[in-house]
Amino acid sequence: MKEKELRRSLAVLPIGTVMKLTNLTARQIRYYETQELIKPERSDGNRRLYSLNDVDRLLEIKDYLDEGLNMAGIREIFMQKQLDQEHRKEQQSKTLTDDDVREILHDEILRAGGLQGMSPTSPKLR
DNA sequence: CTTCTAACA
DNA sequence: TGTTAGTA
Repeated sequence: MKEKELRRSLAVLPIGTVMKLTNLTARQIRYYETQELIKPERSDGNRRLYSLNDVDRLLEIKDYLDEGLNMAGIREIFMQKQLDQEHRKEQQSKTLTDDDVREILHDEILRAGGLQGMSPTSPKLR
């Protein structure tokens, strides 16, 4: 699930391809960049290189524009989305995973069994 | 031929 | 946003 996100963020598409994929003009794509809505990679002789994520981002921008939002508004939405996912990752790092719970439960059972002696034929608890 | 920056009859 | 000029 990490390999896929890596490919998705690989910047390899020239602006011409992005134009066809998004139906946006080069002018618009470059303009949105000046508005901090996208940050294309730069390579070769200063040519812009976009990733599939950038394409999705541009598609979202087009939708928000249709909904009447301006560049600043869209930028705020992206920033908010960024904060949301950062918050989620932080929570996930502090939340007990299923494996953690299983391990804790296992230790508790060993302790109880150690005091009283468990039958070797007791059903496997994992 | 494609892309880039800058500028506007 | 479109378009065009002069480059790289």
